Amino acid sequence: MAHKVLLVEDDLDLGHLLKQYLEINHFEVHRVFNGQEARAMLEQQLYDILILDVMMPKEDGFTLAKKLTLQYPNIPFLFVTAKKMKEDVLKGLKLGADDYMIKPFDADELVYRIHNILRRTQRQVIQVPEHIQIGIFRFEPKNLLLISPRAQFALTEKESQLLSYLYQNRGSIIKRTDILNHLWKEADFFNGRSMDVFISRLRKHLSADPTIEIESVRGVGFNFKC
Amino acid sequence: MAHKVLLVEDDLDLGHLLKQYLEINHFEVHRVFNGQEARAMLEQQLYDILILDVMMPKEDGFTLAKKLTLQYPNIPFLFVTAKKMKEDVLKGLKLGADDYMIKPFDADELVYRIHNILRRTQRQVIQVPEHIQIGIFRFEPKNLLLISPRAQFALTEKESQLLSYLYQNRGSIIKRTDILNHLWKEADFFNGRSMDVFISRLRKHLSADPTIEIESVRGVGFNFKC
DNA sequence: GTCCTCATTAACCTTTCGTTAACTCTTCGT
DNA sequence: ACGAAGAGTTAACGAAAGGTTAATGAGGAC
Repeated sequence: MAHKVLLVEDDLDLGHLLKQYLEINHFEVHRVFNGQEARAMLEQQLYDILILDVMMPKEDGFTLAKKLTLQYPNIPFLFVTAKKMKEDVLKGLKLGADDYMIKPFDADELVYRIHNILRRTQRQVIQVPEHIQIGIFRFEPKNLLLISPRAQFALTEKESQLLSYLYQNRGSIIKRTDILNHLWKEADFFNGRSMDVFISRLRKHLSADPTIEIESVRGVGFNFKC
Repeated sequence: MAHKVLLVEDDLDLGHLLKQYLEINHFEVHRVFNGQEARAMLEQQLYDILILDVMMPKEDGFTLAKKLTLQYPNIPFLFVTAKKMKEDVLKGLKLGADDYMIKPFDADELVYRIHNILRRTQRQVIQVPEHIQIGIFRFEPKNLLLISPRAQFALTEKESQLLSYLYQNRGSIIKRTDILNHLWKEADFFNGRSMDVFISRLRKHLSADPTIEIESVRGVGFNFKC
């Protein structure tokens, strides 16, 4: 289940952007515009983390955080600020902020920081498995799974490695020797034949989506079109 | 009692300065110069937090952190770097770094960040669950008990640790080497066989609930489905 | 000392999957 | 059009991984 984030941000654009980005990253985001609304939301349900803008018209983030932590001492929180002032950062940290982001900031960094805070805070990290969408399939390299709407295949490790490699180099010609050197460490005749068997197996797996093709380029290698 | 900090920093001046500053702020600081020394210290005693320089001659901080977190998954760590590169920061956070300081940095800020990390970490300690529901079983890690409606097994310490680890990582593939590094501290052949024996025993214990499965993934590890 | 407990090692068996083999189809140079 | 070589496909093989049970032995309790 997704982690719940309460985002307190008065800036319309940034707030919207943040919400969207966090949602892409599988967080459930509720967005409010000021401290009063934040309190109302917190009363209704539990959140996993609180993201606060420091600069807000009615009540600044610090004051709000101070009050909220009195009532909800265990909720992790993180400040976002436009000001690049040392005093502000220190003030936030002094209040016990779990972290601090200075605008303009990198959205990926924010996501990682949230994850790390939650990992420390909650016992169980429910990690969204890394996945790649290939046509109608969802490919989870770490779990060796190729999932289509109808069925689910368990790939072997080597099948998975090969599919990953093809995917990483999709859309252009991949040399046979490159695949062999990369996955077999030696590009001799027998390994080449072995690879052909794997290609054949992958093609069978992927045949459920006719838009996907592992096109072979005679004498050179393959072109993974997806 | 003072919190124990293990500082891994090869730079003589910065290392000395940091140590002094942290000691002024009532931390107990042990300072080492490379990964090997760090490992030796960690084996001897528990630390509350690890501070790592990213740039070190023999082994960089990232590689070291990756290895150490396998063996000591709960220790909070924080990177220090001179490089002001976004990639570095992201790399560190991806590894699960609790925080990141960019040189030159403010020493007060570092102290606050350490305090906040510790506050977060200790919060977690309180949350160690007394019992976990796994299918029809109630698992009490502390009491080494696995209780089903019909019977009650007394697990050994290691069985319990393994079950905890599997449970914490349930639902996706857990690498053999990760389990071994975590519970056996060494991933050699014999420990691997030993682990297989434990897996077998856990399977026998858990067989009363057919919805639970420790699926093995050849060449990779296990997937605990429950 | 003797008796337990429990992790490890050994021994034996089963299963898996990368490789090899065998046969076919396709491509391309002559 | 023919032959050779590359590639596709399927089946079979066998080494290595893993499952299971029993034996071993180290360490603690009494």
